[in-house]
Amino acid sequence: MSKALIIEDEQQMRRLLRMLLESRGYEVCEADEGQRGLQEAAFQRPDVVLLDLGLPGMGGLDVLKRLREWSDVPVLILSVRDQETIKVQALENGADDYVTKPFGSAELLARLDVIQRRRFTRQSPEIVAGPLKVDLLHHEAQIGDEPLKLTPTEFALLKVLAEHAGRIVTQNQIVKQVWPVQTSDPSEGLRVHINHLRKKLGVRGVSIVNEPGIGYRLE
Amino acid sequence: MSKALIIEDEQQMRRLLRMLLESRGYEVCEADEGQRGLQEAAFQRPDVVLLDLGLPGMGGLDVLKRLREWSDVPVLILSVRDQETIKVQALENGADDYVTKPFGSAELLARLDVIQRRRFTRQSPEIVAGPLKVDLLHHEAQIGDEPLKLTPTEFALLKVLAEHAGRIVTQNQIVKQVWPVQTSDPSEGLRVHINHLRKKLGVRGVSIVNEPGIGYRLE
DNA sequence: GAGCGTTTTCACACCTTCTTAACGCCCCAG
DNA sequence: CTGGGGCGTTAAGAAGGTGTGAAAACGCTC
Repeated sequence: MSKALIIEDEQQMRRLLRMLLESRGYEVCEADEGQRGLQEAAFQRPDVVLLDLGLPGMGGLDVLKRLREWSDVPVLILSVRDQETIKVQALENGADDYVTKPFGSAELLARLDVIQRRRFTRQSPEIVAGPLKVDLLHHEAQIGDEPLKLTPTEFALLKVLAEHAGRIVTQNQIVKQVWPVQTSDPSEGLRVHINHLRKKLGVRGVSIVNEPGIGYRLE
Repeated sequence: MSKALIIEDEQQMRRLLRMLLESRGYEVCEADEGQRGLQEAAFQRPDVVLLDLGLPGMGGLDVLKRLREWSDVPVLILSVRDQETIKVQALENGADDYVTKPFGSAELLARLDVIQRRRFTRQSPEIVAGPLKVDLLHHEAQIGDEPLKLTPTEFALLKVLAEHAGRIVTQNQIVKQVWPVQTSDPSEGLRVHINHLRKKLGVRGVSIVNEPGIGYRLE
């Protein structure tokens, strides 16, 4: 049973949405105003949020921003405005999809399905290589059951190596993925971070071996 | 949930593509210029890239080449030009498929399906000669299932020989490909590296034979 | 602005790889 | 028979890549 939160000021629209959602098996809660919507989101912990952009008081975009500060719940935007700029702004601020009023019920439900499905498959994208686990979503890595405390760069580095575990990864490949914006001297700092990473990995079944003149390999 | 990256300068085309892809359940990110596209590819790690050949600044073909230096993500080329030469160039440089604008949405999605499906069974560009495999992207070589530990020069040498497996390769040809910047005495060091390579190949069904006065041949 | 963690830079020791040179072998021509 | 050219092999110095510690620069929070 999934729970949905509707943040929408027009009562008629709320009723319509509630009917639609409940017919689809959702548990529904509502809020008619932005501030209240945020409170409900915190209390009820919905699995999906339907958010009207044209809210009185705090605008829908602001609600979205505030919500995204602490939650990654899927958000479906509702709006009468078909303006590209606002749509883009909402998506850039973490909205998952966008429906323009008036909309067909079939379309709404289809889009809900999509972002719900996305949520489950996105749940914990992680890379496993032997005793090593790298959780991309939460930026956590662990060997066996012991968590590793890594800096962002170290994490990105480990991620690249773990993605191709057991195979050689060229220095070029590593640098381009860890430092996408070109920096001064690529291979200079790489050695240092490899060094740090090796120390943190220790001797727990995972090691980074160098292939001289080519790159590195995670075993 | 797959992620797609669109590298395309025309905004209208980007919008069209985004709609198409999102309706198909893709998560979409965009770039309107080549350099930025490469950065996005590194940041976002898309599962498929749609690349316009007619980009301003860095041409689409250059983007493809740069991308292929470190990534083997499937790439679908978009272009208005229906010229056979460019099409061939793109495919030779690692593009997976090619769509000519204007195209039907059904065609695009069908081709996307194909290269996505291919992605799982797909392997990186490699040269196979009997029991010998030379993986160019990962700089790995193996005989049967046993990996070979080669130095960069040895790898380059083996690559040249394997490319023309069974045929004679002139000493001149070898030297020019292994040492692009001309060094002092070509055939001097070549003998040494051939020697090293022979030792590492051992007696496992692959051998380098000399054609006196001409060059070498891989059997 | 101070303090802290992170990233980058730098210097130097160490190791692998490359180059060069030397030598012996085989084959073939003189 | 003999000398030379091409080749295989080995060894050693040269060149370049790598590991590591420390210091400086950077970015963020308080």
